[in-house]
Amino acid sequence: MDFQVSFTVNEKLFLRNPDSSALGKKIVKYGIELIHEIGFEHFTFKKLAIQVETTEASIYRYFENKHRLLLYILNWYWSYMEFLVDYTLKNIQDPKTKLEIILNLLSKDLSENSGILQYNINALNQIVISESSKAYLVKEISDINKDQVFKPYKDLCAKIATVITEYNPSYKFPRSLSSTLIETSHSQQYFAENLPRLTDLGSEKPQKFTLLFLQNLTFELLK
Amino acid sequence: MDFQVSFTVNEKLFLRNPDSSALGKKIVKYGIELIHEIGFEHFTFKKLAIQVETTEASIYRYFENKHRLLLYILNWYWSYMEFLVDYTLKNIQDPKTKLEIILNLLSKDLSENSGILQYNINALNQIVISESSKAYLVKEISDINKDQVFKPYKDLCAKIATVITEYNPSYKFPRSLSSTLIETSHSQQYFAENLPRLTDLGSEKPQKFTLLFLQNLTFELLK
DNA sequence: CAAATAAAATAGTAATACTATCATTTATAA
DNA sequence: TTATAAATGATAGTATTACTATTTTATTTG
Repeated sequence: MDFQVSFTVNEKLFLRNPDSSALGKKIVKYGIELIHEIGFEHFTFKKLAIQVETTEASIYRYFENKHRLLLYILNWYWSYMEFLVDYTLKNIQDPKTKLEIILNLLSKDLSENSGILQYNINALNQIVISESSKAYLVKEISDINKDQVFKPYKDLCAKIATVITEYNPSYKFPRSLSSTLIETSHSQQYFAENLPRLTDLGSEKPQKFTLLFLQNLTFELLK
Repeated sequence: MDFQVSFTVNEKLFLRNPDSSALGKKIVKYGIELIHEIGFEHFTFKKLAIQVETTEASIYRYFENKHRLLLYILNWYWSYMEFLVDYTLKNIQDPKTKLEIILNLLSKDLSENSGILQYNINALNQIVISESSKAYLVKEISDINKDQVFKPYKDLCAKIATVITEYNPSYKFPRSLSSTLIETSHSQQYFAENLPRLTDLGSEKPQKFTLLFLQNLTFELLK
């Protein structure tokens, strides 16, 4: 079975739909790789233009600025995650199993599915860990939020919250726990990799460690 | 009783010690206010120079770049937090009470103590919430970490971890929980304020809500 | 008061973050 | 098939950012 997944991304995120042309697709594809490689601060449209073998001006026809491109990438990722959650929870009844699957999705890398994706899923994963908070930790937050650009994140969060409530209907903070699990899966992976004294990393790999920590947290808290 | 607190900040963070001159102190003081006001991305040494009524070049004699200034400010804050933890836990024996006090410090604003401080503690608080992750989510992390610039954060984290272990010696992730509590206190306050659908905020204020969430999380998890 | 040091004033450079214009190529529809 | 529109490329230009360098003027300190 071979299939492609694609998602409709909020129109406010781009000036011209990057999914509608070969150039647009290359911009996003190489954008992911370049942000991953040099980090969002060092990333510029000029450097991206060189990778894509186009001009700065052409990229500006697709995206207003690099922050919008980051948001586009993250919207794509959040939509993909929500799809994955739906897909992997199909036919699963037991709420505990559901939560376990979700925690796995949050802390494992998704490269097993990379075959079906148009983007470098490993780079995308790393971007989500290292750069996603830069999408919302900006002074313009209330303006950009009006454009619904965080809807996929909120939807994902709400979906996980539903499972939390299914598992323990009396728990009072399903959405906050949901966003905390998502954020913590990023921060603990990052810390385990780069500032391990902020974690209890032993001999496990950062991802495995993060999973163990989140599993313990979730199931002790909700029991 | 009237006293001043000051901390020795890692020498690698500055070129010339800002605490050693009136100009240096103004740079940090107005730096905090300006970063708070316009956000770290829009903050430049040029704009700061105008506020301080000095020149860009003069600021560059104190700090290599704006990232170092942010690190300086955060180091100061983390040291101050560790001091506050020590100070408020003095003569307290009961580990549960200790943890409660710590959660309060993490989620309340510290303006009650503002009298004794040389900086605008409210602005500092907001910077910690909105900008602190930008200090470590950078490609240069392993290099800057060598300069020990995250030591105060790690020390604070270790101190809280000690109390966690005191409260529940069998808990396996005291440091990860500690860093998660710190990070989550920021993210939940920020979300409650700006992206409330990622939380379960009701009629409470963001700070109060965050405290309730963290209390529930901590004590349910560790019991 | 001299000498050292800090700060101000000024200038300059390369990179960043765009915007604008016009020519050329490519897709589309009549 | 051709006309026409739309997308892309090539090029240029501006304001701002992120610095570095130099020279002059204040301010400390010994």
